[in-house]
Amino acid sequence: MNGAQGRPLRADAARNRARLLDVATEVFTTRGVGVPTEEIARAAGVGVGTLFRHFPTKEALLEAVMVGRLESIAARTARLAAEAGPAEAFFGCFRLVIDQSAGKNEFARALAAAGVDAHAALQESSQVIQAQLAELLTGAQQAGAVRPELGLPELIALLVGTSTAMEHLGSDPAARERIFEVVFDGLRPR
Amino acid sequence: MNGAQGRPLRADAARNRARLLDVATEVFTTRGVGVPTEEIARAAGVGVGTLFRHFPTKEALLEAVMVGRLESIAARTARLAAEAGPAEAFFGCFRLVIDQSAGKNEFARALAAAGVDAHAALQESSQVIQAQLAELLTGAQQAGAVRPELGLPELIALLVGTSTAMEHLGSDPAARERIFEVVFDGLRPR
DNA sequence: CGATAACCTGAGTCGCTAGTCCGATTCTAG
DNA sequence: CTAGAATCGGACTAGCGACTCAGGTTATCG
Repeated sequence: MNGAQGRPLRADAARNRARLLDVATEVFTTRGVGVPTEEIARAAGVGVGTLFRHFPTKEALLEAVMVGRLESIAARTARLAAEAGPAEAFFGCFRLVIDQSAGKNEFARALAAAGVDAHAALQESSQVIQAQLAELLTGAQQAGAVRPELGLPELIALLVGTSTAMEHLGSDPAARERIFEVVFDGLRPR
Repeated sequence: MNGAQGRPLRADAARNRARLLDVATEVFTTRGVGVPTEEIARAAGVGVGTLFRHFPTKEALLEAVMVGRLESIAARTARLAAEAGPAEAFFGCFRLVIDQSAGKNEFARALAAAGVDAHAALQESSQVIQAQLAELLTGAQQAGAVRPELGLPELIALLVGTSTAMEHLGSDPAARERIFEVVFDGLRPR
C-alpha cells in the first residue's frame, strides 16, 4: 500500500498509520463519510495533527481506505477466478463484490464530488478490478452463461445497483437471496 | 402541498414560493443536496430571508421538493395503472418510477441522515406510492407475470437499485434498455 | 547513555453555511 | 390614492469542521 518510498516509517508512526486506516475504514463504512476527522483521530487514539501528518487531507484518507478495499476485492476475485469454471467464477465474483461493497458507493460519490474524479492510486486499483471483471464477463458469455449483448459498463452499473438494493434491504438473508436470484436470472441468456 | 392553511398567500409570496420550489427541484436534482441555500435563493431571484420564510429549514425545503416529486409519481402511476392490464401496468410503472427518480435516492439519504427518518408529509406521500406498488405487484403476480415469492421490500430495493444503476450509466439509451431487460427478465417467474 | 531527528499533541485559525433580524419595500383593501 | 399589514432583502451571527503550528515527547543510532 505505502509504496515504501524513501525511508521506512518509524515504528510508532507505522503503527499509528495502520490504526488510523483500520479505524477510518470501520467508521466510514458503518457511519458514512460525514463523520468528522477529529472523531476518527480520537477513536484511533491519536491527535488530529497525527492524522493530518499521515493523510494531508480528509479526501486522501478516504482514498487510502478505498484503495485498501479495492485491493482486497481484487485479490479475492483473482483467487476465485482461478479456482472455478467461467460461470461459477463470474457469479461468485458478483456475489463477492456485492458483499464487500457495503458503503463503498458512498465513498465513490464523495470522492467524485470532491474535485478530481479519481486520483492516480485509486484509478489504478480500480482498473485492475475492471480488467478482471471484463475477463470474467467474456468468459461467462463464451460459456453461454451470460447474455452476450452486455458490456462492462452495464455490468458495473448492475453491480452498483445491486449493491444499493442490498443496502436498502437491511440484512434479511432470505430477501438478499431473492434479489440475487432476480439479477442472476436476468443476466442469463434468454 | 401547502394545505391552504389560514389565509391565502399574497400574490408575490405565492409566486416566490413556487419559483423557489422549482429552482430547488432543479438544482438539488442536478447538482446534489450539498448546494448552499443562498445559491438557490439567488437563482430564484430572492434573498435568503425569503427562502427561510417559506421553508424554515433546509431540510424542510428538501422535504417539500421530495413530496412534490412523490406526488407527481403517484399521479402518473395511478393513471397508468388504470389504463393497462396487470403485467403492462406493473412493468410500465417500474419504468416510470425509474425515469422520474433521477437524484431522488440522494434526497432520501439526506433526509434520513438529518434527524427523523421521514416527516409526516413525506411519509404520507410515500405510503400512497407504496400502496400502489403493492397492488401492482400482487396483480402482476396473480397474472403470472412476476415471481410469486417477491414482496414489497424486495420490489422497493430493486427499484432503488435499478435507479442507481441507471445513474451510473449516463444517458446511453441502448444501455439503459439492456438494464431494463435484465431486471425485467429476472422479475418474471422461472 | 545522550543527542538528534522524527514524531506527536491539541488548542487555535479560517472558511463556509444554516438560520436570524429589522429597516426597506411592496401588495391590497377601502 | 393611502394606510398599513405582509413580505422582502441581505448584512450579520453562530456553530461546525478541515487543517496548522509551536512546543513537548519518543524512537533510534553511535
